[in-house]
Amino acid sequence: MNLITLNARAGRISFVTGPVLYFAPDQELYSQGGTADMFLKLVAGAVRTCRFLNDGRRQIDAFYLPGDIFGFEFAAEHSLSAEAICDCTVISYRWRGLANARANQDGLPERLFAHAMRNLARAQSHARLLGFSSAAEKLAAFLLEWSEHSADRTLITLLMSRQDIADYLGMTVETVSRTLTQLRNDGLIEFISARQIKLLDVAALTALTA
Amino acid sequence: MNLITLNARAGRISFVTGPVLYFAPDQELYSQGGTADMFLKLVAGAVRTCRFLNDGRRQIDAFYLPGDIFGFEFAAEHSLSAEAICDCTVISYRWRGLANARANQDGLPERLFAHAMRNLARAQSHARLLGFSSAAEKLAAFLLEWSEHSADRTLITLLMSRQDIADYLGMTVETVSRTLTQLRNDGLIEFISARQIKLLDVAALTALTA
DNA sequence: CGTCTCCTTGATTGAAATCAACTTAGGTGG
DNA sequence: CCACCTAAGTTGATTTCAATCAAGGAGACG
Repeated sequence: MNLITLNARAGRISFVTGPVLYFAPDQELYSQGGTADMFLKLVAGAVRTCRFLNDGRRQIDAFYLPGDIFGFEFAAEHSLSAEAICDCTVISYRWRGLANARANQDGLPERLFAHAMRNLARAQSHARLLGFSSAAEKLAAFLLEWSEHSADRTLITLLMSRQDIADYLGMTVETVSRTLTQLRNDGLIEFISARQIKLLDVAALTALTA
Repeated sequence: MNLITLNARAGRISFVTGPVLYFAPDQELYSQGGTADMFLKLVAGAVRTCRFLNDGRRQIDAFYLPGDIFGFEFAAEHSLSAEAICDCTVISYRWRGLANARANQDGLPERLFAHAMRNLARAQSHARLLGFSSAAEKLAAFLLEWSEHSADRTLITLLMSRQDIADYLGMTVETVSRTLTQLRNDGLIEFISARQIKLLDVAALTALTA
């Protein structure tokens, strides 16, 4: 039984690559421990990958945006769960190991390799962020990371909740909220709304991230 | 000017793969920002990769043991420095991009891909560890991670200093020391010497890592 | 208009950082 | 071989920052 198909709200076979799937907010795309025989490419929406600790805590490993590939594993099982942050459209790819992927000469292996290297850099960057000692440093790094994905580098739209941010940064919602308020009071950022943040002093934010 | 050659204590051309290089403890194999036109495979010894923050703090990204490949980057520059923990022997490989690597059919691309995936898993595991809230959880996870590399899974030899451990776990030396003492007092571990630790209660340690 | 969820703020507690001293182990040279 | 010296590790006292416990707003949606 295929978890991806199981959880899909609607699915059809794409004539090129694989079934296109749709997910509603907070719906699980695949789960930690599930068979990793497929990987996904996000077409529209936003996705978070996370793990759940046995005491109920949640860690968010990464956020994905359109164009990103995720759920690709060497192991037989997914090491993380993937959840839709908002309405999502994804393309699924069947996966039977590297040898198989190399057999067809459509350039997929190169893209997968590039994907692996990009995700490696991403994971290292995340580890760097988590290694920061103070909440302000972590949040500054997080905001700058997300400004990279915005058309206007100084006006960012957070697609995720404060809880998601907290679980990504390894801290509590309260500290996220307090620290953002702090950064606002210090004149480094400005709230357009709770999820729309204007970066007023990128240099100062960058300085915080050492 | 090649950083690797520059820093090598002694070097000769290996008839198969590339120059073999030797490094003394704390010697730099390559540095953050240096040209990433080579990557290395550790033959003997132990290596740490790290970054330095502008206020002098150090973060350790990973430890490498014989057989491991490191310093392989998609970017033009090394994002981390590599330093020898003890006397090291490494084999260097020239690197001019993926296309070039694929051209020769010696199976290197597959190994590099596997390497990328393995390092990705490693980095995710590190992020998971750094996401833990308490010092005891982090240290338990660290000890278990290292027990994987020991012949006897319950007797581990730490090749690195307490400071190295602290910088890997994102905490201070004092807290590392105190927490290890705590784990010893709780009967989870036993000190043979400062760097030789016997795991007495693997189940309890595992429970700590959720 | 009310309700629910998300976000923010406040008061207090607790764990790790910091500052500081002491101990141990390893290495060197007399 | 021993004594010293240094680096590494441990332990103690205090401070600081984030977690926790608790409550108060604000926006979204029916």
